[in-house]
Amino acid sequence: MPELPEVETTRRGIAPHLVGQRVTQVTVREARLRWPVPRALARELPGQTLHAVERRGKYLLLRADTGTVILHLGMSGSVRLLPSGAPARKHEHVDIAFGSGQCLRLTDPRRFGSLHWTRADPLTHPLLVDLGPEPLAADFTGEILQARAQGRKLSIKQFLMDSHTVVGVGNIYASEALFLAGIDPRRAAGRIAAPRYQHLAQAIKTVLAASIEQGGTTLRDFSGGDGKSGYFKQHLRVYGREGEPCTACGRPIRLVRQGQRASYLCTRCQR
DNA sequence: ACTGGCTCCTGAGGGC
DNA sequence: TGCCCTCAGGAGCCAG
Repeated sequence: MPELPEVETTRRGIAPHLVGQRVTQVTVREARLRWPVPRALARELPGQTLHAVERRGKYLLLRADTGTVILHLGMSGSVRLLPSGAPARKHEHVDIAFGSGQCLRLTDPRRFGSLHWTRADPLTHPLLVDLGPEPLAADFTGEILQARAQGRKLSIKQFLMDSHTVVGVGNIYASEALFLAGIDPRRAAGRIAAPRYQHLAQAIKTVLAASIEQGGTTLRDFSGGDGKSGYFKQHLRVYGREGEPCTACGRPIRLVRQGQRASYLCTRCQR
């Protein structure tokens, strides 16, 4: 399930193959993603050159001459490069073919992903305009987090997973970062002191950077642009480890439900 | 303004 | 062996 590290790994994998390439054709075999794939994509993109492959949160931005393709992988989506015209299998919904003879193919069994085409600045797109800061940027700090948490009563875990708080911290990394910071995921966001927010911001950077370094986490469906899997999974300290010993103190890791989501924690190390 | 719950979808995994 | 049920998950949307 792509979280920020998986999306960034994908971006790095595909960018060298796409930048400077001219799009020859867009094939939409299944337009029913989270939102319908706009017809304008197949109509307007062919003939244009891609100038950059960027990322904002978990959205990939393919910048072309007159507009930008915005791509979200949802939770089961992936893209990979393969020869144009390669037979399409199940769930391989969209191809963007290039003059190089390669095509970028979107696969998404659960169709939670989406594809958009905008002629405006993509950062002003309704889905992107209200996103929180990039966690790996220098301006993402404990102070920023704490300021946004003022008076908030929801749990710190759910607060972190809100993309308006900070982008790219999904279920896995929220649990991992809170473990590293020693904070109980059930604690109210507005009831955490400044020094602990400093620690938490640093933990988020640490866990995301480490995961990118490892090429993403890969639990089930994800593979990078080159089709290889990530290796961060073996470094997870709490996520998916219910009943197994805490790596710090040995107490069994607990699973709790927050919202409809699983959270994992060590009740001795996290307060 | 916040908050929690619902929703989309398919495949995996468990129980029988 | 095979069926049926439950669950997982990003994040927009809506009701309270």
